Amino acid sequence: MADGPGSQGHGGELLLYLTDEQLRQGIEAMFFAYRAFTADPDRILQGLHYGRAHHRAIHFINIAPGTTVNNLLSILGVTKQSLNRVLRTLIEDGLVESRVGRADKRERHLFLTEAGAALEHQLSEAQRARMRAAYRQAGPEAVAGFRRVLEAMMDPEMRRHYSGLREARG
Amino acid sequence: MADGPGSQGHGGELLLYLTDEQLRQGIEAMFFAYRAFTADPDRILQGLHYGRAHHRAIHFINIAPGTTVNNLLSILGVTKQSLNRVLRTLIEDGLVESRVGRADKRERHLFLTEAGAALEHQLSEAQRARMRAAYRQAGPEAVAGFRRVLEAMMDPEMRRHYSGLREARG
DNA sequence: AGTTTAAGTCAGCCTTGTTGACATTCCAAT
DNA sequence: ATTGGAATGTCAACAAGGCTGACTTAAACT
Repeated sequence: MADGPGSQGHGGELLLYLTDEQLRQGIEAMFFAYRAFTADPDRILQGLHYGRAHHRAIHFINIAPGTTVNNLLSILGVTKQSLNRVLRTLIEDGLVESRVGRADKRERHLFLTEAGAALEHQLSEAQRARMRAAYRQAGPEAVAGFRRVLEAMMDPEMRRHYSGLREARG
Repeated sequence: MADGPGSQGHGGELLLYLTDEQLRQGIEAMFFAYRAFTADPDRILQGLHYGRAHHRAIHFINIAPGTTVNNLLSILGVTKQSLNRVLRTLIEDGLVESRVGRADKRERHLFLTEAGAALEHQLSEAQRARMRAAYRQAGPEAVAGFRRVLEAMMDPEMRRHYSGLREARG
Protein backbone atom coordinates (compact mmCIF):
# COMPACT_ATOMS: atom_id res chain seq x y z
CA MET A 1 0.00 0.00 0.00
CA ALA A 2 1.40 3.38 -0.96
CA ASP A 3 1.02 5.84 1.89
CA GLY A 4 -0.48 8.91 0.30
CA PRO A 5 -0.74 12.32 1.91
CA GLY A 6 -3.09 12.61 4.85
CA SER A 7 -3.19 8.93 5.64
CA GLN A 8 -2.39 9.37 9.31
CA GLY A 9 -4.59 10.83 12.04
CA HIS A 10 -8.13 12.04 11.66
CA GLY A 11 -7.98 15.79 12.32
CA GLY A 12 -6.65 16.82 8.91
CA GLU A 13 -9.92 17.00 7.05
CA LEU A 14 -8.40 19.12 4.32
CA LEU A 15 -6.15 16.29 3.22
CA LEU A 16 -7.95 13.21 4.42
CA TYR A 17 -10.84 13.36 2.03
CA LEU A 18 -8.56 13.35 -0.99
CA THR A 19 -6.88 9.99 -0.48
CA ASP A 20 -7.05 7.55 -3.36
CA GLU A 21 -9.27 5.33 -1.27
CA GLN A 22 -11.78 8.12 -0.71
CA LEU A 23 -11.74 8.94 -4.40
CA ARG A 24 -12.22 5.28 -5.32
CA GLN A 25 -15.26 5.11 -3.08
CA GLY A 26 -16.67 8.19 -4.74
CA ILE A 27 -16.15 6.60 -8.15
CA GLU A 28 -17.90 3.45 -7.06
CA ALA A 29 -20.74 5.39 -5.47
CA MET A 30 -21.31 7.12 -8.80
CA PHE A 31 -21.41 3.78 -10.59
CA PHE A 32 -23.96 2.14 -8.29
CA ALA A 33 -26.08 5.25 -7.80
CA TYR A 34 -26.33 5.97 -11.52
CA ARG A 35 -27.31 2.38 -12.13
CA ALA A 36 -30.17 2.69 -9.63
CA PHE A 37 -31.05 6.12 -10.97
CA THR A 38 -31.72 4.79 -14.48
CA ALA A 39 -33.26 1.48 -13.43
CA ASP A 40 -36.80 2.77 -12.82
CA PRO A 41 -37.34 4.49 -16.19
CA ASP A 42 -35.64 1.57 -17.94
CA ARG A 43 -38.20 -0.74 -16.40
CA ILE A 44 -41.06 1.42 -17.67
CA LEU A 45 -39.58 1.72 -21.16
CA GLN A 46 -38.81 -1.92 -21.71
CA GLY A 47 -41.64 -3.61 -23.56
CA LEU A 48 -42.78 -0.28 -25.05
CA HIS A 49 -40.04 -0.85 -27.65
CA TYR A 50 -38.37 2.29 -26.30
CA GLY A 51 -34.97 2.69 -24.67
CA ARG A 52 -32.89 5.14 -22.72
CA ALA A 53 -32.25 7.18 -25.85
CA HIS A 54 -35.97 7.89 -26.20
CA HIS A 55 -36.11 8.92 -22.58
CA ARG A 56 -33.32 11.44 -23.00
CA ALA A 57 -34.94 12.99 -26.07
CA ILE A 58 -38.31 13.25 -24.33
CA HIS A 59 -36.72 14.75 -21.23
CA PHE A 60 -34.97 17.59 -23.04
CA ILE A 61 -37.85 18.35 -25.37
CA ASN A 62 -40.00 18.69 -22.28
CA ILE A 63 -37.55 21.07 -20.64
CA ALA A 64 -37.07 23.20 -23.74
CA PRO A 65 -40.22 22.93 -25.85
CA GLY A 66 -39.71 24.16 -29.38
CA THR A 67 -36.01 23.30 -29.35
CA THR A 68 -34.48 22.60 -32.74
CA VAL A 69 -32.96 19.31 -33.79
CA ASN A 70 -29.48 20.82 -33.90
CA ASN A 71 -29.79 22.15 -30.38
CA LEU A 72 -30.95 18.78 -29.09
CA LEU A 73 -28.02 17.21 -30.89
CA SER A 74 -25.50 19.34 -29.03
CA ILE A 75 -27.15 18.69 -25.67
CA LEU A 76 -27.28 14.94 -26.11
CA GLY A 77 -23.88 14.68 -27.74
CA VAL A 78 -24.85 12.07 -30.32
CA THR A 79 -24.89 12.06 -34.12
CA LYS A 80 -27.93 13.22 -36.04
CA GLN A 81 -28.35 9.74 -37.46
CA SER A 82 -28.61 8.31 -33.97
CA LEU A 83 -31.00 10.99 -32.79
CA ASN A 84 -33.03 10.81 -35.97
CA ARG A 85 -33.73 7.14 -35.56
CA VAL A 86 -35.13 7.81 -32.10
CA LEU A 87 -36.97 10.98 -33.06
CA ARG A 88 -38.62 9.33 -36.06
CA THR A 89 -40.23 6.61 -33.96
CA LEU A 90 -41.39 9.16 -31.37
CA ILE A 91 -43.01 11.29 -34.10
CA GLU A 92 -44.56 8.26 -35.79
CA ASP A 93 -46.00 7.12 -32.49
CA GLY A 94 -47.46 10.54 -31.83
CA LEU A 95 -45.40 11.41 -28.75
CA VAL A 96 -43.44 14.24 -30.36
CA GLU A 97 -44.55 16.89 -32.83
CA SER A 98 -42.15 18.48 -35.31
CA ARG A 99 -43.11 21.94 -36.57
CA VAL A 100 -41.39 23.80 -39.40
CA GLY A 101 -39.77 27.01 -38.15
CA ARG A 102 -41.44 30.32 -38.97
CA ALA A 103 -38.37 32.53 -39.06
CA ASP A 104 -36.17 29.83 -40.57
CA LYS A 105 -38.09 27.18 -42.44
CA ARG A 106 -35.13 24.81 -42.49
CA GLU A 107 -35.42 24.31 -38.75
CA ARG A 108 -37.79 21.88 -37.08
CA HIS A 109 -39.10 22.79 -33.67
CA LEU A 110 -39.88 19.88 -31.38
CA PHE A 111 -42.76 19.62 -28.92
CA LEU A 112 -44.25 16.88 -26.81
CA THR A 113 -47.82 15.93 -27.64
CA GLU A 114 -50.22 15.17 -24.81
CA ALA A 115 -49.29 11.51 -25.01
CA GLY A 116 -45.62 12.45 -25.01
CA ALA A 117 -46.03 14.67 -21.98
CA ALA A 118 -47.87 11.87 -20.21
CA LEU A 119 -45.02 9.43 -20.78
CA GLU A 120 -42.49 12.10 -19.78
CA HIS A 121 -44.32 12.61 -16.54
CA GLN A 122 -44.46 8.91 -15.82
CA LEU A 123 -40.75 8.51 -16.45
CA SER A 124 -39.61 11.57 -14.56
CA GLU A 125 -41.92 10.83 -11.66
CA ALA A 126 -40.21 7.47 -11.23
CA GLN A 127 -36.86 9.23 -11.06
CA ARG A 128 -38.15 12.02 -8.87
CA ALA A 129 -39.55 9.49 -6.40
CA ARG A 130 -36.15 7.89 -5.97
CA MET A 131 -34.39 11.24 -5.76
CA ARG A 132 -36.97 12.55 -3.30
CA ALA A 133 -36.44 9.55 -1.05
CA ALA A 134 -32.67 9.95 -1.22
CA TYR A 135 -32.93 13.70 -0.52
CA ARG A 136 -35.19 13.11 2.48
CA GLN A 137 -32.86 10.49 3.85
CA ALA A 138 -29.72 12.57 3.38
CA GLY A 139 -31.06 15.97 4.40
CA PRO A 140 -30.85 19.49 2.91
CA GLU A 141 -27.17 20.09 3.60
CA ALA A 142 -26.18 16.82 1.98
CA VAL A 143 -28.30 17.74 -1.04
CA ALA A 144 -26.48 21.06 -1.43
CA GLY A 145 -23.15 19.25 -1.30
CA PHE A 146 -24.36 16.62 -3.74
CA ARG A 147 -25.30 19.30 -6.24
CA ARG A 148 -22.07 21.21 -5.77
CA VAL A 149 -19.88 18.17 -6.42
CA LEU A 150 -21.88 17.10 -9.48
CA GLU A 151 -21.67 20.58 -10.95
CA ALA A 152 -17.93 20.70 -10.39
CA MET A 153 -17.59 17.33 -12.09
CA MET A 154 -19.28 18.37 -15.35
CA ASP A 155 -17.35 19.46 -18.37
CA PRO A 156 -17.58 23.24 -18.87
CA GLU A 157 -19.07 22.48 -22.29
CA MET A 158 -21.88 20.44 -20.76
CA ARG A 159 -22.40 22.97 -18.00
CA ARG A 160 -23.74 25.38 -20.60
CA HIS A 161 -26.69 23.09 -21.16
CA TYR A 162 -27.36 22.55 -17.48
CA SER A 163 -30.32 24.54 -16.25
CA GLY A 164 -29.58 24.22 -12.53
CA LEU A 165 -27.04 27.01 -12.45
CA ARG A 166 -28.93 29.57 -14.46
CA GLU A 167 -32.28 29.44 -12.72
CA ALA A 168 -32.17 28.59 -9.05
CA ARG A 169 -29.04 30.59 -8.29
CA GLY A 170 -30.04 33.95 -9.83
CA MET B 1 -47.19 25.28 -13.35
CA ALA B 2 -48.43 23.19 -10.48
CA ASP B 3 -47.57 24.87 -7.20
CA GLY B 4 -46.01 22.22 -5.07
CA PRO B 5 -45.23 22.52 -1.39
CA GLY B 6 -42.61 25.09 -0.49
CA SER B 7 -42.73 26.90 -3.78
CA GLN B 8 -43.06 30.36 -2.27
CA GLY B 9 -40.39 32.38 -0.53
CA HIS B 10 -36.84 31.31 0.01
CA GLY B 11 -36.53 30.78 3.75
CA GLY B 12 -38.14 27.35 3.92
CA GLU B 13 -35.10 25.22 3.27
CA LEU B 14 -36.78 22.18 4.73
CA LEU B 15 -39.37 22.14 1.98
CA LEU B 16 -37.72 24.06 -0.83
CA TYR B 17 -35.18 21.40 -1.63
CA LEU B 18 -37.89 18.90 -2.37
CA THR B 19 -39.81 20.81 -5.03
CA ASP B 20 -40.20 19.14 -8.40
CA GLU B 21 -37.93 21.79 -9.90
CA GLN B 22 -35.16 21.02 -7.42
CA LEU B 23 -35.57 17.32 -8.06
CA ARG B 24 -35.45 17.87 -11.80
CA GLN B 25 -32.22 19.78 -11.46
CA GLY B 26 -30.78 16.94 -9.41
CA ILE B 27 -31.79 14.49 -12.13
CA GLU B 28 -30.17 16.61 -14.80
CA ALA B 29 -27.02 17.08 -12.72
CA MET B 30 -26.72 13.29 -12.47
CA PHE B 31 -27.04 12.99 -16.23
CA PHE B 32 -24.39 15.54 -17.12
CA ALA B 33 -22.01 14.62 -14.33
CA TYR B 34 -22.12 10.92 -15.14
CA ARG B 35 -21.47 11.70 -18.77
CA ALA B 36 -18.36 13.65 -17.81
CA PHE B 37 -17.37 11.00 -15.31
CA THR B 38 -17.19 8.27 -17.96
CA ALA B 39 -15.78 10.44 -20.75
CA ASP B 40 -12.12 10.21 -19.73
CA PRO B 41 -11.83 6.40 -19.53
CA ASP B 42 -13.92 6.10 -22.69
CA ARG B 43 -11.39 8.25 -24.49
CA ILE B 44 -8.53 6.01 -23.32
CA LEU B 45 -10.37 2.81 -24.26
CA GLN B 46 -11.41 3.82 -27.73
CA GLY B 47 -8.96 2.57 -30.29
CA LEU B 48 -7.78 -0.20 -27.94
CA HIS B 49 -10.82 -2.15 -29.18
CA TYR B 50 -12.10 -2.04 -25.61
CA GLY B 51 -15.27 -0.46 -24.25
CA ARG B 52 -16.91 0.51 -21.01
CA ALA B 53 -17.77 -3.12 -20.28
CA HIS B 54 -14.07 -3.98 -20.19
CA HIS B 55 -13.43 -1.08 -17.85
CA ARG B 56 -16.09 -2.27 -15.40
CA ALA B 57 -14.72 -5.81 -15.36
CA ILE B 58 -11.17 -4.58 -14.80
CA HIS B 59 -12.29 -2.23 -12.05
CA PHE B 60 -14.03 -4.88 -9.97
CA ILE B 61 -11.39 -7.54 -10.50
CA ASN B 62 -8.89 -5.01 -9.19
CA ILE B 63 -10.97 -4.27 -6.11
CA ALA B 64 -11.66 -7.90 -5.31
CA PRO B 65 -8.78 -9.98 -6.72
CA GLY B 66 -9.66 -13.64 -6.94
CA THR B 67 -13.37 -12.98 -7.30
CA THR B 68 -15.35 -15.66 -9.12
CA VAL B 69 -17.17 -15.18 -12.38
CA ASN B 70 -20.52 -15.63 -10.67
CA ASN B 71 -19.72 -12.98 -8.10
CA LEU B 72 -18.66 -10.55 -10.80
CA LEU B 73 -21.89 -11.34 -12.63
CA SER B 74 -24.01 -10.29 -9.68
CA ILE B 75 -22.05 -7.08 -9.16
CA LEU B 76 -22.21 -6.03 -12.79
CA GLY B 77 -25.78 -7.16 -13.34
CA VAL B 78 -25.27 -8.55 -16.83
CA THR B 79 -25.66 -12.01 -18.32
CA LYS B 80 -22.81 -14.48 -18.24
CA GLN B 81 -22.73 -14.46 -22.05
CA SER B 82 -22.17 -10.71 -22.07
CA LEU B 83 -19.51 -10.84 -19.40
CA ASN B 84 -17.85 -13.87 -20.95
CA ARG B 85 -17.32 -12.12 -24.26
CA VAL B 86 -15.55 -9.28 -22.47
CA LEU B 87 -13.61 -11.56 -20.14
CA ARG B 88 -12.44 -13.77 -22.98
CA THR B 89 -10.80 -10.87 -24.83
CA LEU B 90 -9.19 -9.62 -21.63
CA ILE B 91 -7.75 -13.07 -20.92
CA GLU B 92 -6.61 -13.54 -24.52
CA ASP B 93 -4.88 -10.17 -24.42
CA GLY B 94 -3.12 -11.05 -21.19
CA LEU B 95 -4.77 -8.44 -18.97
CA VAL B 96 -6.71 -10.88 -16.81
CA GLU B 97 -5.73 -14.28 -15.46
CA SER B 98 -8.30 -16.97 -14.73
CA ARG B 99 -7.27 -19.56 -12.16
CA VAL B 100 -9.20 -22.73 -11.46
CA GLY B 101 -10.49 -22.79 -7.87
CA ARG B 102 -8.73 -25.01 -5.34
CA ALA B 103 -11.65 -25.77 -3.06
CA ASP B 104 -14.17 -25.84 -5.91
CA LYS B 105 -12.59 -26.56 -9.24
CA ARG B 106 -15.66 -25.41 -11.14
CA GLU B 107 -15.03 -21.88 -10.10
CA ARG B 108 -12.63 -19.57 -11.88
CA HIS B 109 -10.86 -16.94 -9.81
CA LEU B 110 -10.00 -13.76 -11.66
CA PHE B 111 -6.87 -11.66 -11.23
CA LEU B 112 -5.31 -8.76 -13.08
CA THR B 113 -1.93 -9.40 -14.65
CA GLU B 114 0.71 -6.70 -14.50
CA ALA B 115 -0.47 -5.35 -17.83
CA GLY B 116 -4.06 -5.44 -16.58
CA ALA B 117 -3.14 -3.59 -13.41
CA ALA B 118 -1.33 -0.99 -15.50
CA LEU B 119 -4.38 -0.35 -17.63
CA GLU B 120 -6.57 -0.28 -14.54
CA HIS B 121 -4.36 2.34 -13.00
CA GLN B 122 -4.41 4.45 -16.12
CA LEU B 123 -8.19 4.31 -16.33
CA SER B 124 -8.89 4.90 -12.65
CA GLU B 125 -6.33 7.70 -12.47
CA ALA B 126 -8.22 9.56 -15.19
CA GLN B 127 -11.40 9.25 -13.14
CA ARG B 128 -9.65 10.07 -9.88
CA ALA B 129 -8.19 13.22 -11.40
CA ARG B 130 -11.64 14.50 -12.31
CA MET B 131 -13.11 13.50 -8.97
CA ARG B 132 -10.16 15.05 -7.11
CA ALA B 133 -10.67 18.34 -8.94
CA ALA B 134 -14.40 18.30 -8.22
CA TYR B 135 -13.79 17.47 -4.55
CA ARG B 136 -11.27 20.29 -4.19
CA GLN B 137 -13.62 22.74 -5.81
CA ALA B 138 -16.64 21.72 -3.74
CA GLY B 139 -14.96 21.26 -0.36
CA PRO B 140 -15.07 18.53 2.31
CA GLU B 141 -18.60 19.18 3.53
CA ALA B 142 -19.98 19.01 0.02
CA VAL B 143 -18.15 15.73 -0.50
CA ALA B 144 -19.76 14.21 2.57
CA GLY B 145 -23.19 15.28 1.32
CA PHE B 146 -22.44 13.98 -2.15
CA ARG B 147 -21.59 10.57 -0.75
CA ARG B 148 -24.60 10.49 1.53
CA VAL B 149 -27.07 11.25 -1.27
CA LEU B 150 -25.51 8.72 -3.63
CA GLU B 151 -25.62 6.02 -0.99
CA ALA B 152 -29.26 6.76 -0.26
CA MET B 153 -30.03 6.54 -3.97
CA MET B 154 -28.62 3.03 -4.44
CA ASP B 155 -30.79 -0.04 -4.43
CA PRO B 156 -30.32 -2.03 -1.21
CA GLU B 157 -29.29 -4.94 -3.42
CA MET B 158 -26.48 -2.93 -4.98
CA ARG B 159 -25.48 -1.43 -1.65
CA ARG B 160 -24.28 -4.87 -0.59
CA HIS B 161 -21.58 -4.69 -3.24
CA TYR B 162 -20.55 -1.17 -2.37
CA SER B 163 -17.34 -1.06 -0.40
CA GLY B 164 -17.66 2.52 0.82
CA LEU B 165 -19.97 1.66 3.69
CA ARG B 166 -18.17 -1.38 5.04
CA GLU B 167 -14.68 -0.01 5.27
CA ALA B 168 -14.50 3.69 5.97
CA ARG B 169 -17.37 3.74 8.46
CA GLY B 170 -16.30 0.93 10.76
C1' DA C 1 -25.55 32.29 -58.77
C1' DG C 2 -23.03 29.89 -55.52
C1' DT C 3 -22.15 28.48 -50.79
C1' DT C 4 -23.48 27.19 -46.45
C1' DT C 5 -26.63 25.38 -43.12
C1' DA C 6 -30.50 22.32 -41.15
C1' DA C 7 -32.53 18.31 -41.55
C1' DG C 8 -33.32 13.84 -43.14
C1' DT C 9 -32.05 9.29 -45.22
C1' DC C 10 -29.56 5.03 -46.63
C1' DA C 11 -26.11 1.67 -45.82
C1' DG C 12 -22.93 -0.53 -43.04
C1' DC C 13 -20.24 -1.30 -38.90
C1' DC C 14 -19.25 -1.87 -33.70
C1' DT C 15 -20.20 -2.64 -28.78
C1' DT C 16 -22.86 -4.49 -25.51
C1' DG C 17 -26.84 -6.05 -23.94
C1' DT C 18 -30.49 -9.96 -24.51
C1' DT C 19 -32.47 -15.39 -25.13
C1' DG C 20 -32.20 -20.08 -25.90
C1' DA C 21 -29.84 -24.34 -26.38
C1' DC C 22 -26.29 -27.21 -25.19
C1' DA C 23 -21.59 -29.27 -23.37
C1' DT C 24 -18.46 -29.86 -19.69
C1' DT C 25 -16.91 -30.41 -15.21
C1' DC C 26 -17.36 -31.17 -10.70
C1' DC C 27 -19.70 -31.53 -5.96
C1' DA C 28 -22.88 -33.75 -3.22
C1' DA C 29 -26.39 -36.71 -2.01
C1' DT C 30 -28.69 -40.86 -2.63
C1' DA D 1 -21.65 -45.62 -8.51
C1' DT D 2 -25.04 -43.07 -10.42
C1' DT D 3 -27.65 -39.11 -10.60
C1' DG D 4 -28.98 -34.24 -9.85
C1' DG D 5 -27.71 -29.74 -9.65
C1' DA D 6 -24.41 -25.91 -9.80
C1' DA D 7 -20.75 -23.26 -12.13
C1' DT D 8 -18.81 -22.32 -16.22
C1' DG D 9 -18.22 -21.93 -21.04
C1' DT D 10 -19.77 -21.70 -25.83
C1' DC D 11 -22.61 -21.19 -30.15
C1' DA D 12 -26.11 -18.74 -32.59
C1' DA D 13 -29.27 -15.19 -33.33
C1' DC D 14 -31.05 -10.85 -32.30
C1' DA D 15 -31.88 -5.75 -30.79
C1' DA D 16 -30.67 -1.13 -29.17
C1' DG D 17 -28.09 2.51 -29.91
C1' DG D 18 -23.79 4.35 -30.74
C1' DC D 19 -20.62 5.42 -34.99
C1' DT D 20 -18.91 6.89 -40.11
C1' DG D 21 -19.61 8.15 -44.86
C1' DA D 22 -22.24 9.61 -48.72
C1' DC D 23 -25.97 11.98 -50.50
C1' DT D 24 -30.51 14.80 -51.06
C1' DT D 25 -33.58 18.56 -50.26
C1' DA D 26 -34.81 22.99 -48.95
C1' DA D 27 -33.85 27.35 -47.26
C1' DA D 28 -30.94 31.06 -46.15
C1' DC D 29 -27.05 33.83 -46.65
C1' DT D 30 -23.59 36.51 -49.48
